[in-house]
Amino acid sequence: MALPQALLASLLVDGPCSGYDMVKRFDEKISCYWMASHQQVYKTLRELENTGWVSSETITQTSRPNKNIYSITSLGKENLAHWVLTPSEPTTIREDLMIKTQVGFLVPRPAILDELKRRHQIHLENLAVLKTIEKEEFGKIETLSLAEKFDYLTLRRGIRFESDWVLWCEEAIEMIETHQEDQ
Amino acid sequence: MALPQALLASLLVDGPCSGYDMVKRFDEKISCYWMASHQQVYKTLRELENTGWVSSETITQTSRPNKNIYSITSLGKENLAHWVLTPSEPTTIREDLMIKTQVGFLVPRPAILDELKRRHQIHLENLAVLKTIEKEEFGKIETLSLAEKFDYLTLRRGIRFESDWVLWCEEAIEMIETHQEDQ
DNA sequence: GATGACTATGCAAAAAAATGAATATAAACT
DNA sequence: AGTTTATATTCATTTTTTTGCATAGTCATC
Repeated sequence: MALPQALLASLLVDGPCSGYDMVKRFDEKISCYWMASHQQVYKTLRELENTGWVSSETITQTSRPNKNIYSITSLGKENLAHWVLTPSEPTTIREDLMIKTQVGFLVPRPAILDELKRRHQIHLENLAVLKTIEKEEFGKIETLSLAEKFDYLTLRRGIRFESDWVLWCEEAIEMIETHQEDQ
Repeated sequence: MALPQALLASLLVDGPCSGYDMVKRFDEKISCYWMASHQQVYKTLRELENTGWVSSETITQTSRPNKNIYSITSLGKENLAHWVLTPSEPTTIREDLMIKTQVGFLVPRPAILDELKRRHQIHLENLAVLKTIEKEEFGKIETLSLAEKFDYLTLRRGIRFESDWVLWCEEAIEMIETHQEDQ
């Protein structure tokens, strides 16, 4: 698994941060291609520090709990660059909704249609958030640096992913709604 | 996780089968929305039998190892129908390639382009397989029964997923290849 | 003045998944 | 004659992920 590399990549691209900030980065940006709970994030940051791929500095705070700011080290950067050169297989997909669709005939049509419509709505909302980021942060694509283009491409993956879900939901709803029994 | 339900769904839609057959079903058909190793499949089938959601019959063979044919029970079918009615959240995505894309600037451009082209090829091949199934097994959509339409929709999800990957790879390759430094 | 949301991190147990190995026979290639 | 491919299943270990719990202060809302 590549959670350590996901953390290293974020520290490199978006700069040093605390575990708490990293969790927020995952929620806001990284989640469109990698998901992790706060327990995983904190634990992995500590492990990365033990291996010397990140370093940390404790910020003493009075009105808030102290925080540890993590930074990628040159060793961590080397390791990340090396890892990038290894080939990746496509991710394993595990999608509950498809199993439900597979046996959708077991339940009344309105029930499965409601679920499809709910998912349609979720993906529409996710898409809207990503498109806002696209507009605000990546206005003129031609003017982006190479590093920014790589960053943009990960956002594009998220946008495509959510768009694709929206379109599939629409196709599914249409097909199930218009089905005439006994033809 | 929904592996037990994935197995129940397959036994219901495609009929009773052995663990070995189930693994093949996963490879050929189910993998476009759920992936499982043969160890997981065999283990889960045994557990499902213990809970009474599937039953098994041992077929004694001489020229081959004996096999256990599993069938969904009425209890299993009831449970599956009940589970279909619970809401599903979108799956968690964990895509190595996106992390690599995020920090693609760390390695020479040809290296990351090769990886993107390799992935492009993989998804083109996956797509071709799914499109063949679509043509051969779901010719005239209007004539399908409701159950067949649900089945078809899961295939459509796979086709969309792979198509989307192909298109993203093309967008990424184009963007990285045409990038001019220092503009 | 209570309730909930935000900042900030951690532990522990359970569940799920991945990894690696093992058995045994037969047919089909090379 | 030897290797690979296919049939058919199981066990054990490790890694990864999820779930639940815990602490503790501040700020804003009701």
